[in-house]
Amino acid sequence: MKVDELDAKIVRLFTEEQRMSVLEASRILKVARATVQARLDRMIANGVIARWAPEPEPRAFGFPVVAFCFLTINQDLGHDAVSKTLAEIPEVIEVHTVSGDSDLMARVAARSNSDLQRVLDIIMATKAVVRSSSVIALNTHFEGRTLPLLEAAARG
Amino acid sequence: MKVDELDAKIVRLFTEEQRMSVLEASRILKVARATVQARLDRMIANGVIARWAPEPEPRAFGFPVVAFCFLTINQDLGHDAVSKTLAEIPEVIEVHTVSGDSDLMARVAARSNSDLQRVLDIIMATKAVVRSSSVIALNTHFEGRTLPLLEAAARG
DNA sequence: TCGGATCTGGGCAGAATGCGCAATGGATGT
DNA sequence: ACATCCATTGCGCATTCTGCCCAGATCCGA
Repeated sequence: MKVDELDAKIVRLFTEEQRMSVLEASRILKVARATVQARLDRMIANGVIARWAPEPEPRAFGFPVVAFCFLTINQDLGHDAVSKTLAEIPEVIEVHTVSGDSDLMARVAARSNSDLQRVLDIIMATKAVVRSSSVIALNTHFEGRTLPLLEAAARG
Repeated sequence: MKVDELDAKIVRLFTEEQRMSVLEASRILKVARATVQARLDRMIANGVIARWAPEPEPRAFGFPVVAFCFLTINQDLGHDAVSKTLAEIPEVIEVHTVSGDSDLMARVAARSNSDLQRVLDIIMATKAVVRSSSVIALNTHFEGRTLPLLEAAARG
């Protein structure tokens, strides 16, 4: 979908002030309330705004460790079947099929480094994965920073 | 912070129905409105709810390609300085310091595979990075699935 | 130049919010 | 047993926002 600068400004407003109302946004941007409504509806309908929900942060409730695990899967099962199996483990936050030496990459949260071992054991115990190799995130500089990209897309 | 099952149910409600109001949530959960308010305020104050904002999805506005880039940084600069430099590139969505052979891992969005090359060139041109190696996400099975983990934390 | 899409400003009923309050209940420490 | 603290409850009230409708103005692409 094509987005323009007004779209980006709307998203920025609602991102920076979570208590922003549509009416208040329309006042700030000096457009009609119906316009803000319509833009939001359109962006949600087209998936430009994928979700708009409270985001639990594992670091804040006992899971300070994040690791990226590269998995080689059991070839008897497909990627989809394996990802479905992994989806049953709550510590698995994210799964992609990737290019390169491995088949899948998973983002995993854990209570500690030794707890990460426990989660990896659970993953291996499913028999869906035959090999894994992990990289631990020692420090997260930033995440989910999609707003600048939206603004870049809006400019041209 | 400690979360209980009511906290998790509240987050789940607001995640599944974006038009959920605090009043409606209190009716569904059969608790007082003030309780839902207080729980939300507490979770936001403690960072359990890290953000509550419209999430732009790069795939929906012209950036269907996602790659994870492992970067070796110029040792004259620190990790923080390099991540700040990377933060000026809108296509860089996420940056972590990681264990293993590389120094940083970055999530990068791009318009196409050849556009990814352009972004990588921009990254290298900063002179903050001396080597990079990328893994392309061919298929994203799921992302940002933190709710099951919150519920697990609430149970135990 | 025409037609469709978008933006505008307005109104209106219903709903939700922000705020304050006193009473209740449960857990804890002495 | 008792006092204390804190979360929860139910209530009311003024203010604000939403959802929905409309007619007219305006913009943009075919």
